[in-house]
Amino acid sequence: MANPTYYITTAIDYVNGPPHMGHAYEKIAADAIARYHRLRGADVFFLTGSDEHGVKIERSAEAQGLDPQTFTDQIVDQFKDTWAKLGISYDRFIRTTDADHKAVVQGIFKRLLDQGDIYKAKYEGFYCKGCEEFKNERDLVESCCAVHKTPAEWMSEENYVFKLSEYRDRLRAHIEQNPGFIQPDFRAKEVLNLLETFPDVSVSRQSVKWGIPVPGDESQVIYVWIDALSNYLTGIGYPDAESFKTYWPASVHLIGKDIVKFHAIIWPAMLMALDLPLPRQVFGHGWVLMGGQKMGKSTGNVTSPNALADEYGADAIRYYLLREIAFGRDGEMNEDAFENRVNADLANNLGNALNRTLTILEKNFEGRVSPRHEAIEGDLPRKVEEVLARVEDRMNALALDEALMAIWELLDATNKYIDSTAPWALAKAGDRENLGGVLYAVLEALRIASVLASPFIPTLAGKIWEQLGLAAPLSEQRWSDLQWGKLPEGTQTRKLGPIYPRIGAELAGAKKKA
RNA sequence: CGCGGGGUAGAGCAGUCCGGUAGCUCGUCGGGCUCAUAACCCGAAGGUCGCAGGUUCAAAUCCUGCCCCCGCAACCA
Repeated sequence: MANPTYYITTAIDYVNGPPHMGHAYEKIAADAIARYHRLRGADVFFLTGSDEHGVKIERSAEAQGLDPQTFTDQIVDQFKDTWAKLGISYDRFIRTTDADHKAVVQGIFKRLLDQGDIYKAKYEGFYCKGCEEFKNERDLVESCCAVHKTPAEWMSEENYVFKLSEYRDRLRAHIEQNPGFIQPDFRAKEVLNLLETFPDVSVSRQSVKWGIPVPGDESQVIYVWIDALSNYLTGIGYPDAESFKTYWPASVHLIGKDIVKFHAIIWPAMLMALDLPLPRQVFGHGWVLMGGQKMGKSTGNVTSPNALADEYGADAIRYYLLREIAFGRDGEMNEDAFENRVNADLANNLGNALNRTLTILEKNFEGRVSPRHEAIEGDLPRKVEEVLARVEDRMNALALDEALMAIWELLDATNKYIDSTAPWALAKAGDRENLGGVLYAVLEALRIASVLASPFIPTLAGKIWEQLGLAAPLSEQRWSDLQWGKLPEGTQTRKLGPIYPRIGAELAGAKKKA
């Protein structure tokens, strides 16, 4: 029996500038989810990438005297560097300029056109010659373009239009019958409202050159809907590759709340037109707000995820964002909260628990794990079971913050256990059997906690793993390895010092200035 | 009445669907321990749950009205 598959996608980022915290947040969340499902033993495919066409990139490139492809190549490199630094374990980085994607997009366009799902119609609106694009009325200031201060003209052009209205009834029924389809659930209400008046959408542009040409009509390029959304199909080999059959439909499209409506309305309608099953879930996460406050100590450049990772490490950022922000809602990122959270949870509760235990083990048993001694384990094993169940439940709901809370409850319980059994007193009393048993229990709890936490903080989990001295690689751990008592006695631990130093701890030494 | 989210201790949030001692994290204060990264453990202070009505034996929780903040409204994670 094959492993279950899990196909997760992020939005593809519009690469007209370097990656920011918002981009990073989404990738980090998707990565944690992907890693969790690998831990569960699923066959996971994790897709991310870049959206590269359209006038804005055309213009940004021109401003730098570059052709669009060279320009996006450069930006894409920055994204990839940042993802590497943050430990984003994607299986493919798709670019809308990739050759296979262009072929897929044109194929889809042609099929919808041939089927009559795409028709030609006049597109009318206010047009700014400076911007070379149509404007919404709200973008106009006294009927002038806000950017160019010149009057916008009423213009019309012939466009290809997707007959979305054709699928409205089926889509409404699908949303109503599948409560999990749009998450968080309160967003479904908004989508259902929007759906009633959602118009057919224009899927081509005459005024834009940087894009995939409409097949059979070189005067127009294919607009973002078909160009960008279909990346989810190209990414796994649509239409013919075996991998497409394996992974489609997607388990979840993880996207920002602003584009939920496109993923919950236009995209499913397109899939219906293509006679493909719909993704199981569209999850719209919230924003990372900076509240006007810059993260950095001096300049604002530390707000870049790249610089932050350099200063504090990828795991601190990953942990903060995933733990502090209720997944699905907006959240705040500021320096004080960041330091507090990271120090309290990563340095103190997690790192210190390991450190203090290895010290005692080293002093009394040369760092070698003693035999398990059930009589003194108290309710730690039961706590582990409870936490495992909670993590599973919370991860199924994509409540990443709550899954982390559950894991940290295990660490709290572990610290309390150390305190109540007072191993330092057992050592003094020469009670080696109980001392060894206590240390076994603590290290076993930490082994399990580190595996559970590894999807969220892979680097730190790896450091714990290394110090525990376990032979089997962390990356090969599976859910079934999380049973209490699997820590082999006699394991030789390696005390290598704190896995995460407190932020600001060396402030007195002025080392922190850099 | 465009749609939606939010207004709960100093800060950030949970609880609101399925009314019944208002909970968590950080911070503050006091104590303990000494294995540990000024860490860990125990305890305390601190809230008229946006405002005003209503239903009820009982409302943060249900109903009505109002106020404030924030998103969205054809491409901004």
